[in-house]
Amino acid sequence: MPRIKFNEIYKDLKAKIETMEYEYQQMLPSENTMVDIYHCSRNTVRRAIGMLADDGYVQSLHGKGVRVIYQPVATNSFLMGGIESFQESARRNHRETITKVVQFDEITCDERLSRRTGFQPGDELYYVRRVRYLDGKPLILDTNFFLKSLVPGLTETIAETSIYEYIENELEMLIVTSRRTMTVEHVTPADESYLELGDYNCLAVVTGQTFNDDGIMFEYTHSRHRPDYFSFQTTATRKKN
Amino acid sequence: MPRIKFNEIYKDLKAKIETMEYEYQQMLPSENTMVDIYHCSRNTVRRAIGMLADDGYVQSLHGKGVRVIYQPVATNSFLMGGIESFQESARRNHRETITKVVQFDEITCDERLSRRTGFQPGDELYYVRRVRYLDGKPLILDTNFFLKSLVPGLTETIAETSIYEYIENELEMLIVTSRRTMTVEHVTPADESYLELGDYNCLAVVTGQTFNDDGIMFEYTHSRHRPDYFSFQTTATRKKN
DNA sequence: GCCGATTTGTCCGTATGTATC
DNA sequence: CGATACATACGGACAAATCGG
Repeated sequence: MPRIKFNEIYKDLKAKIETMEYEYQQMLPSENTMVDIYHCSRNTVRRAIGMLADDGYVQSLHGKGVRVIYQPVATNSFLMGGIESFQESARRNHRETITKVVQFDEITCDERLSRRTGFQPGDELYYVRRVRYLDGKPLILDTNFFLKSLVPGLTETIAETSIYEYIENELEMLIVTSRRTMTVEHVTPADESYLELGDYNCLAVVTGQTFNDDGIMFEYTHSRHRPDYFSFQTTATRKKN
Repeated sequence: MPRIKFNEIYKDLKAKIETMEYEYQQMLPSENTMVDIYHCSRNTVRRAIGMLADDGYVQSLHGKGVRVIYQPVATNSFLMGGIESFQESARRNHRETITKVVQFDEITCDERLSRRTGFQPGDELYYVRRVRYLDGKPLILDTNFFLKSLVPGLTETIAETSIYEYIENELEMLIVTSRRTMTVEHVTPADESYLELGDYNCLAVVTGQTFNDDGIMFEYTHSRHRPDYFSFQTTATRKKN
């Protein structure tokens, strides 16, 4: 039996919007109509619509209907946003990636690192630095801290392929929530040596915490991106006061 | 009668988390307990919890409970993120702002501008360029396009105070959805002349579309931020496949 | 390992309010 | 004014995960 109906409806509507079956500025069928179409309750339809609204795909207009506000974006640079990993983004764009591990250590969290990352002092961590290449170009200098107790058995070899795959497939731990901060910083000598920055003297820095399905923070990330291949997307919705 | 209960519960829980009444990593009371506390149905409690999860404040653990994952962030730079305006952010941080209008024109959207902004060719627009000062320092070079038909009577004087206030208070139009893209770009001569960039040769650029409560895009924004006072925050949650 | 209690996840049907047309 | 559409809220049912005995 198709449990998780709301997700099926969500995916169906999303696909229909992306393929322009429902066009920009057009109204979706009414909620009651969708109840008939998808053979479900109105609550379930509304849940799917709510998810689309969170994605910035539609907007509900009280008493009128639900309007499509999605427009495909034209971008030639590498897209970030959401909780996707580097590998996933690359695969979605059909691009080739290489990862080179430039440092792999085991460290203990101290006071200073604790304030920066949110780990507790005394936590045992893996410290990994990697350069990410897309189509042969070095684009990202990635620094990761992993909680050793939750990501046991991490090796340099794994770090060279995909740590997230290892975590989700081998350890069967789900990555759920991710908090990210974006800033622009001056280039450091390390950036210079690993990335081909041309005449840029700054780069985009994304830092963030990642939580697993137990609500435990198991990763802190610090990514330094070459400006010309960086783009970060979000959509926000106004909250009722 | 207190309609919109879910929002009251949401605000109450959020406040209790921010004041550490519910601490980091602690479990919230169970949903059924909250049903008693707030005298409402379980659905209503769940809705409030869902909003907190979207904010990255809590995480639900199937069969276990709801865990607080919120940690206060320490930042001395100017925070962006969500749908807040420059003025609102500044006020929240108790800072003084000045806005100088450097250009104010009425234009018609052409093909090229249409592709960039998402407005339709032929749309009548206001074109506004402003420099934003925080505590006397020029931080942001803001370029806005407003759909004249939806923001009638916009003047240079209004642009100097707060356009958003004008839109929401005078025109009684609500701002609902906002799509933003963050990139890093090379400095232009215009940036040099308006902002005090020191030795930065790049800056943070945020572009975005804003929709009103009718689902009509009425604004396109292009903001160029001095790197040292820029920080953009988001939180993402993994979708079920 | 099993069982029952607890807790969250999904889904339904219904009632009522409010905005639009 | 009535019909339609979305918004809020309730209560109930069952599934699935967890935990303690």
